[in-house]
Amino acid sequence: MTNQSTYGKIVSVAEKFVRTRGYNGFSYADVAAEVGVSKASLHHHFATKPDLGLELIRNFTKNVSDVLEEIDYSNQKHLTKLREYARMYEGSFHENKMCLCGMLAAEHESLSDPMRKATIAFFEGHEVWLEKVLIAGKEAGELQFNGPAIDQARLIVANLQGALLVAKAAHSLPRITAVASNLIESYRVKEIA
Amino acid sequence: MTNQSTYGKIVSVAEKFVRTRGYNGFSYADVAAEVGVSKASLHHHFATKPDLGLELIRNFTKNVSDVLEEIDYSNQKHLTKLREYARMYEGSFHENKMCLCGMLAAEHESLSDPMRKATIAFFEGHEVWLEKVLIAGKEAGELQFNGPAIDQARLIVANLQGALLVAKAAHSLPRITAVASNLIESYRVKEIA
DNA sequence: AAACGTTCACTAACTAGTAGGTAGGTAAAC
DNA sequence: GTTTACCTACCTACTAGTTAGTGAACGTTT
Repeated sequence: MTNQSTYGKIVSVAEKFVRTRGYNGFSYADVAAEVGVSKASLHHHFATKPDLGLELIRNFTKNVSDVLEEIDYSNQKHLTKLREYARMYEGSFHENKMCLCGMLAAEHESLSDPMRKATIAFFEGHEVWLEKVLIAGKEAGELQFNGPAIDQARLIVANLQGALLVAKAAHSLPRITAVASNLIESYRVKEIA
Repeated sequence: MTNQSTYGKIVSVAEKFVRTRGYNGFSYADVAAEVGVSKASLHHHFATKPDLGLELIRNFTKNVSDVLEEIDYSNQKHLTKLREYARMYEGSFHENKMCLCGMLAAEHESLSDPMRKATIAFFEGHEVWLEKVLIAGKEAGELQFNGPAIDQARLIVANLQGALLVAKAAHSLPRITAVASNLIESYRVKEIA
C-alpha cells in the first residue's frame, strides 16, 4: 500500500473506514491524516464526500466482480463455487470488516442518489451471478433446491450479509462459519438413504 | 405519541433516527427539533449520546422480548412461532426501518462499550429463544433440521437481519418476503412422497 | 395555612472542537 | 504554458456538551 499513488491510498484508506466505521463514521480529516496528505488534497482527487463514496462502491464492485469471474472460469463443481462465494464473506470477517455495500445498505438513507443506485446494483449483480450458478448446478445434477433460483440467490446473499453483520459485532467465528456451511451444504444433492 | 412524556418522545424519536439513519447519522439537535424541546433538555434526560443510545437498546430489547413472550404463550404450532418471528422483520421492512440492533451491529466500532455489550446480548437472546422453539418443535415432530439447533437459530437470525438490510436498501418487498418464507418453510416436516 | 427548601423539567446562551468545503498559491511534469 | 498534485490558511455550519438560571410541583416545618 505504501508504494501506491495518493489516489489509490485514499481509496483504500477510505474503504477501510467505511467498512469498519460506516460512511457517517469518518471524516475527510481522518482519511487525510492516515494517508499523510492535507485535507485539500483529498478534495483535489474527490471534490465531495459523495464523489469519494461513489468511487469506493465502483472500485469495490469491480474487485468483487473480478473474483466472481475467476470462480466462473475455474471450472469447479457448482457446489464448490457456492462455497467460494461464502468464503469471500468469511475473509471479510477475518479482516474484521463489513462488506462495503452491506454497510452502505444500512446507511442508505444518508447516501447520495448515485451511491444508493450503485449499492443496489451491487446486490443485484451478486444475485444474478448466484442464480446462474444455481441453475447450472441443478441442470448438472450437482445442486438441489425448490422454487425459483432467484429466490435462493437472494436467500444466500441475505444470509451471508446478515451472518457477517452479526458475527462481526459479536466477534464470533462460529456465527459466520456455521451459518455459511449450513447454508451452502443445504444445496448439496443428498444420496437416497 | 403526542400525549407521551418528553422522555418517551425523545426515546421514540431517537429510535426512529437510529433505525433509519444510524447512530452516527443524527445529532442531539435533530432529536430536539423533532421532539420540540431544547438540546439542553435532551442532556437533562440523557447526559451523553452513549447514555441515550444504551437506553434505546434496553427499551428496544424489552419491547421485542415482550413480543417473543407473547408468541411463547400463544400455544401455537412451532412452525407458526417461527413464522411470527419472521413477521417481526417484515413489519420492520414495511416501516422502512432497520432492526435497531442490526443497525448498531454495523456501526459497532463507533459504540460505547455498554452499547456494544447490549447489542450482542440482544442477538444472543434471540438465538436462545429460537433454539428453544426449534428443539421443542423437533421433539413434537413439527419441525425438522439437521445438526445443532443453535446453528439453525443463528442461521435464522442472520438470514432475517441480512434480508432486512438488503430489502430495505433496495425497496424490494420480494427480497424480504421470499427470503423469510423460503427460510421458515424449510423447517416444515415434509411428507414422504 | 403560610413559608421553606428541594427536586424536576426545562431554557437561552455559551464553549471547544470538528464537519465538509474553498481560496489562493507553489512546484514539478508534459 | 497548461495541467497535475499538492500545500497553508481559512470559512461557515454544525457537533456534543456546559453553565447558570427559571418556574412549577412537592413534602416538610413552623
